[in-house]
Amino acid sequence: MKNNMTANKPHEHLIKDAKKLVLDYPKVPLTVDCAIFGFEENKLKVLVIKSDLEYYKDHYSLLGDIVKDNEELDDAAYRVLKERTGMNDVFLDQVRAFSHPNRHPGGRVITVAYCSLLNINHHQLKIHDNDLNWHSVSTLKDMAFDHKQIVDECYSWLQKRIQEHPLGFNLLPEKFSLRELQNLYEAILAVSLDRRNFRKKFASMDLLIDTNEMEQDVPHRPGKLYKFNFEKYETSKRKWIGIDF
Amino acid sequence: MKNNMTANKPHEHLIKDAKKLVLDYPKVPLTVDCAIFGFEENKLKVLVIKSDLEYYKDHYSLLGDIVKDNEELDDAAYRVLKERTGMNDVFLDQVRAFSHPNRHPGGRVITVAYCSLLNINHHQLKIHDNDLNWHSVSTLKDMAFDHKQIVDECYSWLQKRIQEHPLGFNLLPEKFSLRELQNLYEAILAVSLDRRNFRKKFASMDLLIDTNEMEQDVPHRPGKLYKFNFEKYETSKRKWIGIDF
DNA sequence: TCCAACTATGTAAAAGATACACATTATTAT
DNA sequence: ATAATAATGTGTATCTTTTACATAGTTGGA
Repeated sequence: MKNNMTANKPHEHLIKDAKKLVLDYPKVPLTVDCAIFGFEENKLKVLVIKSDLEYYKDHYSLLGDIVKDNEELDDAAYRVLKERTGMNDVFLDQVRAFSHPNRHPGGRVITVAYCSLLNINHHQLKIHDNDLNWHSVSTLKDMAFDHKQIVDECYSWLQKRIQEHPLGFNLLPEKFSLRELQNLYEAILAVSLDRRNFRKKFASMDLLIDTNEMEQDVPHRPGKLYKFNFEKYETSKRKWIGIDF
Repeated sequence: MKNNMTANKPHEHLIKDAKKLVLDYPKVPLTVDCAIFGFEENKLKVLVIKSDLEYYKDHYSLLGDIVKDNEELDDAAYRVLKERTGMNDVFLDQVRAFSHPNRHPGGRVITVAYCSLLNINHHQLKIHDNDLNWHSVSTLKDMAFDHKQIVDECYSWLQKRIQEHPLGFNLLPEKFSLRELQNLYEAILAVSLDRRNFRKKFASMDLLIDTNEMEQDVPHRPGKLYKFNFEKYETSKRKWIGIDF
């Protein structure tokens, strides 16, 4: 213990010096903004809300908030997601920071953008304050701040990411048909795919579990329902190529 | 003009409101840290410097600096690069922000990591203050702050990135042999590649220009020297797969 | 002139991507 | 009940890409 005492002295001293140094650093206001994507009616949508700034009256913005003292960026983003959608275990990833000095009319504010995906039907929006709603990605425009740019970059990020990682399943019900899966990929990637080759591709990955159930209440021949085999995926990360995971 | 006057009134008012709002935001010290990679002796290296914090005496850190008032993050990173290496037109890309509350002994400091690549021989280090030097990536350890983690993530980022974009040519002389190019890929990806297939791959991309020159002063049969066809690459962005660009 | 060390190239087999057609099963309208 | 509609489900031939592998040629130096 005596050792500790003598050893602590310089240590505390050094911390004090470090603190003094940091005190002189310029400081900036920091926020997180979440581009939360959902999928409905075969369209990719993003969760937007009317800006609470009078300056951007009637413009939509992303869900965001300030980063609290000593709060991790990831935690701040999860907090926003939780507060606004009530969801719990959802994918969320940092895309990048946006720092243009004039991106906020109130002065310098740096924001870190996050991207998330969730199943619209699993998360009914309870609160519709400020016109919180799912907006089709393809028809978005005139957003507050630089949020249009953020959405665009998050969307590009998503397009690339979904080809290399099994993110899409977060947007679908637990059990889904191959048609639903294909619609999702076609919507997000904005391409049309050959049905047979698409099925073959997923069959060869061998990551879908046949639930032995069929679609219900469809006005045509029902398809089989599958689940994604997350366990198998986790234990066998391979290198991806294209839609390859 | 009269219109402008009446129209400006509310506008200024709104800006004032926005400013007032931002004034209440918590503020954090913000830095950039650059993982600057180079290639020498067939090894991937990263530029490190002894930490100027007594707390981290004898630990290496990345080159970094505070972000100035109203400075863009990208600009801050370029400034660091410029100040430390004197380079001008170099690749530089944001990787991600690191925000753990205890990552800096002096208290909360958030940093945004950037990744850059440069040709060691093109940029002789003039200043060797604080033991600025190129350190082999594979033997790095015990860095200051969370810089080891940052280097690791930047390195992973680089491994992925270099397979999809022609970054590697920044690390080589303008004219290089296929062997040098292959060594580079092998070093960064930490794999060994079949020489014939590697050549075939690049031949099929048709992005290398044969300079009709040969290697000089090599103790064996000299190879042809090539240049990368940046122009052609720029005008024909295709989608990549693996080392495919 | 022989050796060491590398360059340069071709080909066959395997794997993966693409293009395309037909039979089947359910619902709905007549 | 029957037919029309709108999907599902599957197979095959072709093309492209990847992989594995072996031999001949050029240079400098001993």
